[in-house]
Amino acid sequence: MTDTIQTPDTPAATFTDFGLHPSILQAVAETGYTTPTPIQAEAMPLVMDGRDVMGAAQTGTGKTAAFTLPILHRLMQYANTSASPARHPVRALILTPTRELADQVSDSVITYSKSTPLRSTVVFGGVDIGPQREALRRGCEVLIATPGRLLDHVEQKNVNLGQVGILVLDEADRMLDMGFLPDLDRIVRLLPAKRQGLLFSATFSNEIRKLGRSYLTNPAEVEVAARNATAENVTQIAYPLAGSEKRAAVVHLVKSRGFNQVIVFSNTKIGTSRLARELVRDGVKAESIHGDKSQLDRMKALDAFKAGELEVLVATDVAARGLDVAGVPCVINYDLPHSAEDYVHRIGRTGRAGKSGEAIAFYAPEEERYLQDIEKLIKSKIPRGHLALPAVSRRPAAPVRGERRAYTPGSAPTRAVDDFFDKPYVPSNTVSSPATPERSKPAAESGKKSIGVLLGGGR
DNA sequence: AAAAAAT
Repeated sequence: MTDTIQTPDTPAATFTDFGLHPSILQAVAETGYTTPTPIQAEAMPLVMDGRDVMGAAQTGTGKTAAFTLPILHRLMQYANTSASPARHPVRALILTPTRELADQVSDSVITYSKSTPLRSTVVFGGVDIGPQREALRRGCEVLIATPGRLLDHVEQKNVNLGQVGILVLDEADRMLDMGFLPDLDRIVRLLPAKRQGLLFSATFSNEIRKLGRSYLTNPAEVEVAARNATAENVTQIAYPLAGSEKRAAVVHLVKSRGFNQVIVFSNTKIGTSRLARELVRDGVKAESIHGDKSQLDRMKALDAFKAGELEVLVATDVAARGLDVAGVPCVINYDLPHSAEDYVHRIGRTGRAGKSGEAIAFYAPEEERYLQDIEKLIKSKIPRGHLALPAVSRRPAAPVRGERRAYTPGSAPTRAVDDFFDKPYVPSNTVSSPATPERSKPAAESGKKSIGVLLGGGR
């Protein structure tokens, strides 16, 4: 980590150059940020001019501030300090795909609007609707929401969207993935036709362009060099590991590398819960976050992680996009995501704000194909490594109380595992010279042999 | 393939 920042040959603008309203500029100054990121430098003047914008940018590129700051600036034209809700109609509506993201955008809006009379409210599902209803009835200029709960409020007539002059669709590609299109259509029909529209997405797919055509008017396109999300400050590596070794590998990495805050991505909600539970039993401070947990538990886990009370946050892809936790030094893909784009989003949780980060992937030999898909997308090779695990931690976990252990035939570890590590086959009941299985041969070597997966690829 | 989101 160096103190010097590599500057491109563009002149280093500062936030004072944008002509932001003084109250907003003051809040920016208090955050300590002075130099806008590329997406901010490009998008902010356009938004301040009232243009519609399609932006391609990962979160962590400063995207949230890139739309929040100019929106607040524009709203200051209407600002008043009256207590009447009628005097605080919703002027800007920001939609996000997940609840956590809505909460996070809300935090940002609160931060940047604190020296202004502008009010903001955030609404999303999974929590008591009452306080949200009260807040909406008190009035707010900026509303951040997930689509479902917003429509709920609309039906209950808690909010009127008839004066929304600015609409933001954040992580629009994700919203489409999640089937929000019908909800979005319903919401947009409630808005005035004359409005400013901003749409942010990781990529400009055909579907996104179509969405842009139907919701935006003559949008300017802002594409921040996709940074491949594999920013130079994120080191990537992939370790071939058998499923039975992955948990020990997490423990080993956390303990030996001294990572204080690691996000571990698993592909399933059940696997996520179980892994967190087992890690705790292994002496790792861990919690899980996924969509089957109550919103309260999700928020608790995230808050504990942000507060540094957890070493590991085990997560499904609910946390893959947009979540901004400062200073996460390492992301582990416990399972490889089956979509290469998800990989990019997941590892984007580390190496943020110019800090360095590590992205570690575990993979089984038959998953080599996914790794290659990812490499194709990010246009670079992910080095394969070999992780030497301390022999002792390879023992299977003792059963967690009240939980049935998966059935494992007592005397026969699966042959595939042993093949993979190029070891002689040793039934586990005869095992164990105490001076245990030093794996002399890098696992990656044997991984190379699985040519079958190469042939099997391609759709 | 699985995840997320109103109840």
